Amino acid sequence: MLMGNLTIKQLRYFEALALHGHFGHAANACAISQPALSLQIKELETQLGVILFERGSRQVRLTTFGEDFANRVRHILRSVEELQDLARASRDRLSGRLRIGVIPTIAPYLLPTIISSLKRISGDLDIHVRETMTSNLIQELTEGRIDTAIVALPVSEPSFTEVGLFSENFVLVRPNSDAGKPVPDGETLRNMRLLLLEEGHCFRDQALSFCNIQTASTGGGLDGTSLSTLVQMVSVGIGVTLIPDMAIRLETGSAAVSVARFEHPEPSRTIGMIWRKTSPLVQQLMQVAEIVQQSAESQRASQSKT
Amino acid sequence: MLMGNLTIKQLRYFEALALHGHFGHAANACAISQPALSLQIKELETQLGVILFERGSRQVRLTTFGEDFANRVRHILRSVEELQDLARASRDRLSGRLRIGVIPTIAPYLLPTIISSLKRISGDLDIHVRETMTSNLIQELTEGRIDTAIVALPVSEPSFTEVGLFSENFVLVRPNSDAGKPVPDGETLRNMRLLLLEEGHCFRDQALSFCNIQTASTGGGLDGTSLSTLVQMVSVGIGVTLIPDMAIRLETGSAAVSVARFEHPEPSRTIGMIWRKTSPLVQQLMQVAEIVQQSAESQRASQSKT
DNA sequence: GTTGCCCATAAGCACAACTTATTGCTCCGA
DNA sequence: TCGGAGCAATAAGTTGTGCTTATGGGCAAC
Repeated sequence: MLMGNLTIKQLRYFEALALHGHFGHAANACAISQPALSLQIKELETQLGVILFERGSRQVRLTTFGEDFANRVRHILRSVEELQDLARASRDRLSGRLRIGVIPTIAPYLLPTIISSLKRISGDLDIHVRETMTSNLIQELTEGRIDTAIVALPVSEPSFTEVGLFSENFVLVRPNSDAGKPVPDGETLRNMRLLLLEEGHCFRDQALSFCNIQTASTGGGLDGTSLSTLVQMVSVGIGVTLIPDMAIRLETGSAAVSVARFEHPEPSRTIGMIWRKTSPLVQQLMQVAEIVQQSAESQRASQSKT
Repeated sequence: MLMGNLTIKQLRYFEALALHGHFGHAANACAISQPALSLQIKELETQLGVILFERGSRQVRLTTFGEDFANRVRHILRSVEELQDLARASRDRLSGRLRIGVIPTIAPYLLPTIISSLKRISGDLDIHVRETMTSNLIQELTEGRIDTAIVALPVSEPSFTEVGLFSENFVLVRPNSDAGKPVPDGETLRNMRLLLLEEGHCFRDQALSFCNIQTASTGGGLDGTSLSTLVQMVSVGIGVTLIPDMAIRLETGSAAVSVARFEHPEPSRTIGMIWRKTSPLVQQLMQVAEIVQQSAESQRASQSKT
């Protein structure tokens, strides 16, 4: 009994026969033997319960229904080919949708460069950016809502792959009135009014760590929502703050503040990319990581020149 | 090595897995075992060279490309189902396109009834009519440009099936001035001015046959292109003519002519339907033949009453 | 009648696709 | 830290589909 379902192969054979109007020629075009094609066509007709071809003594012609059928079949076969083309196109190149998560203390300074680099390399890359704190990024990464994230390492999630991109130092931002004063070290900072980001920002913890402070009580409830805010607060004399290297140009360019580098050991953090170990985008993500690395490097270079 | 092509089955499995996000459940939905589904999905991915699913430890999720892919696959599968629906719909009923050829001495009198009958029985029957002489119809039928033809039998083409529908008598049409005169027989007609259709019309030959005339020289180059024309010529006294039963009402209703039936044996011809022996529409055509027969019968009945 | 063309059928073979059984990995609870 | 459960991948074995070549049979042409 027939239990076989409709096959793409059958549709291909059908199309060939409809085109050639000759079993032998069509079979040849399909690179199979004539009986094989005969059987498949017959099977197709049996399954449909409809005669598709009129077998004349001298020629094979589509029935009225067969013509209708042929049009639809053509359409379907073209769709299937598109499917394969699509796969081939997306297989090698970096393309399609890429959802990147970035922490707020990186995003404004690095993203423009990264995005333009990626766009330059692959025009049809559809980049989505999610800017939020590390814990959220981890959650969203786990849930598959983003493909990768740029965060401060280590994240130490066993299900994630981490690759380091670069490390960046922290610099002291203090009022212009303090310019020229000796640069305090971490211990000394504890006694100054240190302005920090809100709870949850990794950069807050990194700064606290530098000062050897565990708990959160510092600026007296004056936690800022962004580095930009912190710098503005410094500029009006409320206190001092730390910002990463990369933020210097953008955040202190137009503010009445003074920037000072710390003595050795300079505080720093490592920025890296993370993704699910199970992600099939590994190859693409490695490419992206490299591009991000280069972007950061070139940005650092151009910044140190100014 | 992979030589297998893309399969509809694979697409079905893919869709199921995309829906369930779980190999076991999807396999169950497809009524196959889990390893079978695993293999097919893997094969699909291999053939495409693209990873469609991200196999996490706790869930199976579509990749970005996979989502794109899924949309297209859904569309294709729906098209395939449409294909099958279409076949099922057209399989049993009388539907689709039907190309009927009819000779000119039948068409005007029978077609309106036939078409309305067919339409009444099957609303989505797409009827095309070709009206021309028998030789053309035979040619077009052979070439597959029409599906069937209504002609005078016999046609005696070995590649055609013939079915008789009905037989119709010929009547004499003469000027009103001749009304009441004795009705001539075939032999007598030879000496009258008999108006006939052009060369090629079977009805011309049938009329000539009745008069036992072989050659074409009759009306002196006054051959008409239609029965209607002939009757008009009769009405102005040019001569006499023959028309089939069925044409009486339409052609002589408003003309100044007299209609007379012949003595036994009445001249007549058999009208029937023909189609290629190889035609897969046999069943439908048999239906059509029956409908035509009934139409002609009912028309004859209503006519004899008037 | 004979030949050639062409599609259908038959018989045989190979591989694809499915089965059950088992392994390996991850996560979870004790 | 160690079993146990869940789930997908792999292994091994079997069935069946789809192909092959060879043959049959109808139809047209010479």
